[in-house]
Amino acid sequence: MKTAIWWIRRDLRLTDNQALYSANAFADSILPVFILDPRLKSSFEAAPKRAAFLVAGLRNLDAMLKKRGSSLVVRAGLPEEVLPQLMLESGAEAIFAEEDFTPFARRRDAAVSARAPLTLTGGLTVHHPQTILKKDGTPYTVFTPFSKRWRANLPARLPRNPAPETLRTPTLPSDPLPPSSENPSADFFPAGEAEARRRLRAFISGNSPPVFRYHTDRDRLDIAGTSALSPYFRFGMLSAIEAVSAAQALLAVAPDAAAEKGVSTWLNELIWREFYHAVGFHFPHALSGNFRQQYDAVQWENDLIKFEAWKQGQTGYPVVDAAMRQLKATGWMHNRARMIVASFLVKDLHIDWRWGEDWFWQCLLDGDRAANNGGWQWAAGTGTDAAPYFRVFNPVTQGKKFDPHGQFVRQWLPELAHVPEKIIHTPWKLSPNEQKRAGLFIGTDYPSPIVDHAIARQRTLAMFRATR
DNA sequence: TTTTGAGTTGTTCGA
DNA sequence: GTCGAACAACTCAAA
Repeated sequence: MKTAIWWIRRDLRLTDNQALYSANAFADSILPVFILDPRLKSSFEAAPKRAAFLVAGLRNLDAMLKKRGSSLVVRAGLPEEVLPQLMLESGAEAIFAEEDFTPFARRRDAAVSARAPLTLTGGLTVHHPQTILKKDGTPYTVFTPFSKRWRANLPARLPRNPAPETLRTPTLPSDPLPPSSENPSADFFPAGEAEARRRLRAFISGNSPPVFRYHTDRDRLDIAGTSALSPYFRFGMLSAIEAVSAAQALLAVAPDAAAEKGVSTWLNELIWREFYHAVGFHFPHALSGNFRQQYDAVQWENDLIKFEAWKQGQTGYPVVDAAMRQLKATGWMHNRARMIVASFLVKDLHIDWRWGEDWFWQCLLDGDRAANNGGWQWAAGTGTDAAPYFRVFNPVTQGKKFDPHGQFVRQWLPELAHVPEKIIHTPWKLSPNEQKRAGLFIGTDYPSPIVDHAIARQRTLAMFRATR
């Protein structure tokens, strides 16, 4: 009887899992392994919500495995030591894992490969970064041509791998998972493949699914217009192939041009995810600094008091504060809100985008090196395919446009509950009488704006201009 | 090699 | 109130 190890990293699913599928094709018996790598301990501690989400996902995966006659084996240690040891214990002849593209993951996997027969499979993305290249063989740095090539390379039908119905697993001792203490995000994002699929269905199924309105609704902070699937993609509780296959199928049946536009826009977002993975793969230096090095010369102000106000949602700009409090409470933030708060940190507070990247890294359930970095560099104007530096979001205009009734603001800023709709995005304009009626005092119950947007914007233009 | 067209998501100002 | 230009050139990708 042949045994193979399925080394689980960020592919916590049974469906469309190429590593599991390959292991199952190779062997009669599968050992599903998760390794608690001590080098990730500090990252684990810095991001407790994401860590709890991962642990909950592993428990969920273990339960699914048990239904199929298997179970998860957890071991603490360095993978290049743990895996050879497990091969000895189980008699496994091969290791299969889903390829990950971060510099850390690549170093780790190379170290394992040097000591054990590791086979890496696809699955993190639909297209491997090496397969989406320009005609001259070099990687893309602009999204639109990347997306065209990506779509052109998409087969009419992507290969799917169903979840195995039964598994056989040798019995081996397992270390405990870290205790999942309190997990306040569980209310918002229950972990696991079944929940991910339920959400995908809710987003794409029925006569008039949200995805058909995605093109317009996705920007609205007060409407559940996005799929909110990012934490599930982060840990592979849902495969990119399943989502893209769903988008392909919907494109074929979309009832009108608007619905088709909605689906296509959603597909584009999935391609953005792959774009940033590819950028991180081909340009790893960008993960730790400005992709465009001329911006190394920008003189950030890095005011600690302003940074703290931003983190805590106390800037005095309601849409910024609501989004930052949502992030802190739930570990997730709407995409439009991410752009607004990122623009605000960089172009209103003049704080280095890496500080913002780090805070997002600590808070986000979907925190991913490549995507987080790509998003921040886009907003800061320093990245591969960045917004021009003179594109500065106005937090009031953005609020009025994408939270027109102030519902999103009121949901996360209870102190503004009774502020009239017309003035909800500019509470500093409340007269003393209006403040009394709304039951709050600006400067006491809710801060005055910590910066003047018009002045801060002028300063940003000057700061960036100075680097040229 | 040179040329050409294009590039996620915006805001402000002045006519 | 509406509309177009300016912001600022620069780089990328492909023909």
